[in-house]
Amino acid sequence: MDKLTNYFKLLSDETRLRIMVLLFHNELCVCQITGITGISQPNISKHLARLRDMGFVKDERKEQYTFYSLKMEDKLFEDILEKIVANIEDYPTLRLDIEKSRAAAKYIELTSMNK
Amino acid sequence: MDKLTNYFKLLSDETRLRIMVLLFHNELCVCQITGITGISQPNISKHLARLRDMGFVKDERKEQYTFYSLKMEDKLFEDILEKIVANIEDYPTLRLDIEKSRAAAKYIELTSMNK
DNA sequence: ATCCCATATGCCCATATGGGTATGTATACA
DNA sequence: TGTATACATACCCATATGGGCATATGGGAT
Repeated sequence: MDKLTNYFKLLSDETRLRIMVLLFHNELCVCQITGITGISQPNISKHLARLRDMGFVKDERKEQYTFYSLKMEDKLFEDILEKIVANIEDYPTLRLDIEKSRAAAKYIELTSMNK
Repeated sequence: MDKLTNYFKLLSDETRLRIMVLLFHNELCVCQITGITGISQPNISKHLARLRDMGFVKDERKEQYTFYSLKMEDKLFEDILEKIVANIEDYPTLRLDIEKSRAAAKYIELTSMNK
């Protein structure tokens, strides 16, 4: 049951929920998530570390960036994220995040990389 | 989005998750929940109050008992609870709670009422 | 070697959280 | 009227949580 409550706990924080929904669509590096969400880099890093320690995301270094992606090992939570995304119109913040992430390659230029 | 994170927050605590799964099956009074779960009455009451304030359960007085039941207004969370229940075998604590609740009428005698 | 960039981590603080014990309130019943 | 039962609430405490700022680390380029 711990796994269950841990999963809900991680989704119960707005910052982490935004990260999870973003990663549900694409793998992203820290600076992209930072740029998209407007949340501070240390904060994003700390949440990602926590998610990694709980086994919900994995990281992979590519050149100078560390990309994070979901480790969806549990059908229940895949379903939950799918349903949230299916009703994304109900959650403007999430919808905006997704829109921005679609232009992630461009966004990375606009924010962290070429400042 | 607050509604979403609040819902996950309430499911992220083992005590509340147990209460919610129990109420998903039956309405129950405080002393039944206390008896089934073995959790202290003030603790159960406090969690129920919180759930009520968040709009996730409602209470109804019947004779000397206050019965609580789910207010499932959101399909997403109904689905989540359904899936948890469908895989109840994975969560021994929850399964035991449910088994006990099936004998709730009897249980109420055995525990709080006739002590 | 040095600088820059991306990321991680440590420290601090305010607040939230969960649980325990004790007690208050309301209602039924003798 | 007094007692027992069901439930709620107040107070206390230890711990967890989230975020900010400053700083460390590590790779790439110069």
